[in-house]
Amino acid sequence: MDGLAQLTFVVQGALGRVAAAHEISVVQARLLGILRERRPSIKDLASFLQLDKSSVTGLVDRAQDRGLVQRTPSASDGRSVHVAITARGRELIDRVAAAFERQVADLVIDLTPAQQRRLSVSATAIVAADAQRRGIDIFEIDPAL
Amino acid sequence: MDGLAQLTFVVQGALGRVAAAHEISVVQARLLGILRERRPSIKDLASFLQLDKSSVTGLVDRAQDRGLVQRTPSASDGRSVHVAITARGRELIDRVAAAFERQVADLVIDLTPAQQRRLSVSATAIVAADAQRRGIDIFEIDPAL
DNA sequence: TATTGTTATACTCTATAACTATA
DNA sequence: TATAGTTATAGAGTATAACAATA
Repeated sequence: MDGLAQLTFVVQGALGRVAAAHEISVVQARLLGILRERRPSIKDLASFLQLDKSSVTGLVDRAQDRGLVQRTPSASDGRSVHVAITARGRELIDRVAAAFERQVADLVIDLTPAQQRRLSVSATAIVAADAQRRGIDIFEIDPAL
Repeated sequence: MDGLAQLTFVVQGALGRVAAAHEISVVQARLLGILRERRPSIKDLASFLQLDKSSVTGLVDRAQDRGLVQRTPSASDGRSVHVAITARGRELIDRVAAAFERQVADLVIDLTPAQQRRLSVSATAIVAADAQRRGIDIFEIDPAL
């Protein structure tokens, strides 16, 4: 199963090149990807990304400085903020995601369609099982959204 | 194929936790993994890791400071050095690799043995095709080794 | 002249600890 | 008291540009 580790470096490399071509980091791209459909708190993000909350503060700071995300105070908890993607952030992540799709297609081009399908299914199953195991139920969309 | 990106985050997360438990970073672990069977130059490493040579200098510096690797001058080229793993480095990467194996086994535990096998085969095929495409023929073992 | 490696510098990402404000 | 978030600080990782030594 060492091939799996190597594969993650290859895919992360592809992700890194795509992100760099759009002048963002892989982590920033991941953040924007999460925010496409959610408006999580800093704490939610820390749990989802498995990072310390102070790391998330910095991550969101830099994205906010570039106009990619916005903080809005929580209506129900005065201590909390919700992080939302901006129109500009959404436009950027859409372009990055499309470019990444093309890169991944190139990466798996030598596999048969059936192999590609099985790979996708297995990948999704592993991710879902892992999320369940660590209790990171892909958090709910904010009802206020 | 977005599942593939998610999968890389999950696997990299597992790698990160294993590495952290042994007090090294994922990149340092990757470096040591490469050096298990090779004695590359800084340039070779930069090409293999797809990093700038100055980044590799720093990477090797930190590993050397911890006694995990050693630089030795090249016999054939006065400008070049070869990076070799030390006994201590080898002992460390052996433990990390074993722990990582166990983590990956846990990750794929819900897949059938056949699915696991196909995943491994596909992963290896993608890695090999990518390496060939970018001309990174997993460089030769140093004849002087 | 070109290549190999290092150094200087700057930025991102990350964690720990201490802090503020709110619950 | 406990929790959400920020700030201060430190260290790893990365790149660019300039440099020294060798080819």
